[in-house]
Amino acid sequence: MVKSSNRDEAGGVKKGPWTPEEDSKLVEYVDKHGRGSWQRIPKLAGLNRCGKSCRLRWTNYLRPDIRRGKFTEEEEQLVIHLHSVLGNKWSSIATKLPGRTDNEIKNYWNTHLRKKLIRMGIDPVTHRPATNLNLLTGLSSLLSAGGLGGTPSHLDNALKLQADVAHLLKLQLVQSLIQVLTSSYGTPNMDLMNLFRSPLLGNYQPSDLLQLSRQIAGGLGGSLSLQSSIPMTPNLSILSHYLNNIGLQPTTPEHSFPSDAAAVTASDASRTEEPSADISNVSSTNSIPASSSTHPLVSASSETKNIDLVQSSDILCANTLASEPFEACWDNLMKLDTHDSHFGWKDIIDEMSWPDAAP
DNA sequence: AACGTTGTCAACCGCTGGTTA
DNA sequence: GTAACCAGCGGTTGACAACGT
Repeated sequence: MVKSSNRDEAGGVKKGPWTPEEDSKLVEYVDKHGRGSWQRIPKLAGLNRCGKSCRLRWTNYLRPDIRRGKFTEEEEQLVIHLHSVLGNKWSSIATKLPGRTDNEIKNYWNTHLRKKLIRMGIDPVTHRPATNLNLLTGLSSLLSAGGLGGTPSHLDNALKLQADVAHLLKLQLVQSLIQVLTSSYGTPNMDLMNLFRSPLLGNYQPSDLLQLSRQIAGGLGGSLSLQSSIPMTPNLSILSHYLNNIGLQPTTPEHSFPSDAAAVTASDASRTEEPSADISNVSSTNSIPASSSTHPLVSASSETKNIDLVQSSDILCANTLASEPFEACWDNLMKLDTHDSHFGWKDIIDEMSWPDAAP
């Protein structure tokens, strides 16, 4: 059902900027008769405009409840948050900002907020760290520089939160890398495995990698209430080693990992989403199947989860401040891309399956 | 002062989906 | 069931302003 939107043009309706006279005619008519049918309004109001143009002019400019002027920090924060949840659903976002039109929000996003996020190393479309390595470099330096001192404004908090999410997503990326090493196509990639066993990245053994992959997925997700929790294995030494390396040592009992060995059992195995990956030949010491799917640490797929995210911001921010070791590890990973011709991290990253974007 | 570049934002365009005849 | 009507949405454009050289 495609409609001709140029129907009115045959009648030679005026286009372009509205004059004050046209504005007053439209306002006067709507004040007197209400909105009614936009198609009939031009004729009834004595305007040589199409109904569409009248509706747009009214909703975006002449409406009495329009709020004009600079966006406040609270509004900016809200737009960023809502965009991370809703995507480019400008009209939906506008319903949460009284007095602001979808057009105005869209323009403000494209001219201000989008660029701001890019400067933060955050992909403004996905609200995740950009996989573009140049942008990641900027993000990395931003994170390691701290850049979080002073008394942050609301907007700073919003952006800081995005950066924290970026940090967590890097962790997810590392987790995904581990999964590539241990389970891609059922055959362990020994070259990559050897790389992870280098002192640079912590001398991980294949069995460690399997453990770590699960620990990161279940542990961080559970501790941050961002993902349905997966019971942890009791192998705290490995986890501790890993957490030390990435600077995410749990700091409070609330965020520590359970040591109850009973937590790791059949119920854990039953959560494995893709049990087809054959890992038995990778690990002789680990009898627990590793999840071959990527567990997103952060999901923007529902408003509820984002509320959780906001509530967890204190934890996230605290962890970010201790992220230097991880950043060093990350930088080393990225350097290897240029120094080792056998493979490219960029290629792996490109192949990585990220969780779905916001609906 | 003149010119080119970049940023901003109002308005337009093409399209979709709901409603009605 | 079908076609036309209509409101609304998101992407894009272009005029104008601001800024830099």
